[in-house]
Amino acid sequence: MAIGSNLASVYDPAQVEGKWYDYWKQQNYFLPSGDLSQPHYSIVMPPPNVTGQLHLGHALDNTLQDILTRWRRMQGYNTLWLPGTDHAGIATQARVEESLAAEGLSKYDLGREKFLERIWEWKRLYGDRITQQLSLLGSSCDWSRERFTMDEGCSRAVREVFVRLYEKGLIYRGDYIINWCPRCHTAISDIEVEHADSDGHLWHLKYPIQDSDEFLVVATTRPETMLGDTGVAVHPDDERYTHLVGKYVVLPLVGRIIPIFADAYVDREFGTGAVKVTPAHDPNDFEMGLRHNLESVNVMSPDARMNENAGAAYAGLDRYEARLQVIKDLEAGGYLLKTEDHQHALGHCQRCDTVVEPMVSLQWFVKMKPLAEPAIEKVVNGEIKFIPERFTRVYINWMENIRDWCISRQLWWGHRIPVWYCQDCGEIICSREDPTVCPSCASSQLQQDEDVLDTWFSSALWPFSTLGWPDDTDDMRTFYPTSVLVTGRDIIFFWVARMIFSGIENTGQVPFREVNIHGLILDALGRKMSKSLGNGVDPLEVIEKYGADTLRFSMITGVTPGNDVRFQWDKVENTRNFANKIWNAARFVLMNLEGYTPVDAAPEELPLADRWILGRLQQKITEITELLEAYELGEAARRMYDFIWDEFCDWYIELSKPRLFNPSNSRDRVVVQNVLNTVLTETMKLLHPFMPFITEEIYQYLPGHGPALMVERWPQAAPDRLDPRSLEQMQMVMAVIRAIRNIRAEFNLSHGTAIKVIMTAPDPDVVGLFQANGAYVRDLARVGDLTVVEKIEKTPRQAVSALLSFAQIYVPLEGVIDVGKEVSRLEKELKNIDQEIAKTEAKLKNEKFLAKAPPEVITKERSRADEAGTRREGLLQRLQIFKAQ
RNA sequence: GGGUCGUUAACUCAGAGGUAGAGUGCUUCCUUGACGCGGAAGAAGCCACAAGUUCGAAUCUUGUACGACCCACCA
Repeated sequence: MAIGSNLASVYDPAQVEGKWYDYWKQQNYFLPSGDLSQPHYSIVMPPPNVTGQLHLGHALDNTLQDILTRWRRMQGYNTLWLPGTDHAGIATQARVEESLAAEGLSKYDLGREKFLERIWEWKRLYGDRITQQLSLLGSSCDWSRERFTMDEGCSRAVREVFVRLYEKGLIYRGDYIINWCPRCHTAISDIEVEHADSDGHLWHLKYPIQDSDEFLVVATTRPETMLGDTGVAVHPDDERYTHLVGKYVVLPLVGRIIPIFADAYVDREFGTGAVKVTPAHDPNDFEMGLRHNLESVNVMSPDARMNENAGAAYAGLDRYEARLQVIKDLEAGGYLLKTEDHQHALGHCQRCDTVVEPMVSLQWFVKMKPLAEPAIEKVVNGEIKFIPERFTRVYINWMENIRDWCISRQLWWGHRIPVWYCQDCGEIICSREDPTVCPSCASSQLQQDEDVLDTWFSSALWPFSTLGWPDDTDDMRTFYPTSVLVTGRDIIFFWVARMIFSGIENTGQVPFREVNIHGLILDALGRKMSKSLGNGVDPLEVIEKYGADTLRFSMITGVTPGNDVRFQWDKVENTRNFANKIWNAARFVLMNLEGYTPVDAAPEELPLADRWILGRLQQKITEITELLEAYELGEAARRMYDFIWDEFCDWYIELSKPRLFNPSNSRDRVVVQNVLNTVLTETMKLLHPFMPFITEEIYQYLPGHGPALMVERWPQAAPDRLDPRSLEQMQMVMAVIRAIRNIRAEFNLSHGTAIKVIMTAPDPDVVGLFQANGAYVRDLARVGDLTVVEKIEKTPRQAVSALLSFAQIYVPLEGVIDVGKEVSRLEKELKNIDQEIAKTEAKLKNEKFLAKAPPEVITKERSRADEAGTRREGLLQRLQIFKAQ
């Protein structure tokens, strides 16, 4: 029995995928080859958060990496794709706090140590789940090197980097204005704040001038902060206010005497041109406060309630309650001049969407300017390349305007800041090892800083911390700098930028050569997928229903690099159909391989169709390889789709059938088997990075297969297998077949009727071609009697015709033909061709065109005109015949 | 206020200085020995608008409109 006949006619991924993943893993195929004579190819996986499960964005990101990894591995590179997960400080802690809350507990009930144990349990559970999901996707990453941002090695790297930067003076601690999330109870960095426009008001407040009846009117969107005002600013050139500069106002409700000063920051056009200044609760005011030595009065507590500094009347009120109360009191005191509607941007916590409160607070910072400079340079000089290139500017713009990075977080889950304070002498100790005694006073009363580091501080070290840095490991020497970083454009600032400066600063080298940025996965309506909209799609659901190959392929096909992708079930279904098509093509080949023996036929000995499909295969090998090199994965996938479905299945397999079922000689049957097998095998290789499972499954049925497709060599184009002439000739054959099929359809000639066709072609070579390959036309167009000649004395009257540029085709239809219908058909075509002739003639008469256009374009235009002329003549002749009747 | 991307067939999207492409949908036909998750044939587009560059523009340039996103301290 033939190999393929016991295979199901519908492909079932569920039966296949898990099996091969386990096999690959067990065979250690995901590990680097270790062949140091070959160039290395390495990618570190953007570590998913251990907060929950993978979404479609991860699926896309990892599919792209897996395609690149599998492709390079097949090319023979010493390939490493290193997986891992991220502890995701705020996010994970919040999730665990939620689960505690469900039990009626808070983290304080447990205490720091117990709480951390709880998170570690969570990490184990969800970390494993993520590993599982990545496996289901088919990710060929090296699990033996899997890392976690808080494992021992990564933690050591974090500590090393912190101490180094501290010692270099690039990390400092101080009271500065930061963004405070009143819900998460921690400082967050500037980029963790998301701005959203909101409708608010602009309140105009009268501040009385000290020892005067005059008022100064200020405008504010946040009246409650006036309780912390320590000055009023006006523009130095604002003549309305020059006489007031240097004087004082009496702060309403509070009674504090605060100075009026001039600062160029003030915009004269906005509001009243006078700004109330609250250094403790506004970043600009903070800056002005520094410039003018203003006092800083923090009027809020960590949960954004007013504190005692706000005065007894307000202490304990929530910031919004306080706002209402302040307005009420100001109005009562006659200080509220007017209220205007006003739209402005409000900062929200990226994690919990709470409105962020700018606050002065004692925190740790990284000094960014010295780190940013080389990080910009390496990108400008091309040592790191962004793909698509447009993201280079996004990166550089951000880096050029970067501000110091607030890295301390008031959380428990994360890397504890390696700084100790001596309780006796106040010495600050920053150390690689936990200190036991104070180096200056020998006291053992040392207390470690309570805070942990921003999660991104450890993520920033990922490309080298995972390879064993700070030790000089084999992996560091072999795989660093990594080849490419693949990630979404949403974390260019959070992560990519920080890896770049961290890599350069700590290893002296860039962390990766290329950055491949992809877009986001949107829902079918083009919206971002989000929890609040409930429009997310679980990749596992897609895998269960359609298989990982289908998910992978549908996400990347026909997608432009860097652009967003809409997720559509329609497209998934179509891709599932494609998988089924591949499956059945393979089934067909396998079912007909009986008696197969490998033959090495010389190209010139092969029939036209064989030379054609082998030539097309060579072209695909070149194209796909080039497209992969350019990160044009979507286009590469599309070309594979077209080649397999249109050319291999719809043409070559159809042409192979008679040769398999009714071979003219036994040699030809073996030849066609060989070609089918070759094309199928090579196609499976080319497709393997995109659809690893189905291709492996098919490969394992192929005669003479090796241990696994995933360790096969990537196809190399063989120029001697590319016969350009066969491509042209096949084009003609296909055109004739299509023309006859067209006639069949138009005249409702049922499939059963074998028709008679007369074909004339002025070129004897064309006649020869069709005489030699008439079988193609007979088989695919169901022609019973095919005559091919240079010329016939009298064209048949009772016949439908098709006029091609190189031939005329007549289908005699005695008695069946509807003359009126045929005449109108011909006339319609005549009209089209007249239009075409007019267009080409106009071009050819244009002297500028003849003078300036490249010769090949002119030649093409000429032959087009000639062909059109020939066709027109034929049409006229036909019309004449019918009209003479 | 800056910036990026998009605007191509009914829908979702590719493409690209030299006669407009795919998938889905639509129309007609086909139980042809891989596949109806299939095959054959078809209908369907002034490639957003305007100016410019060019022998030639859907493609390049500059504007405009609309949409999406990113950045930004106008209180």
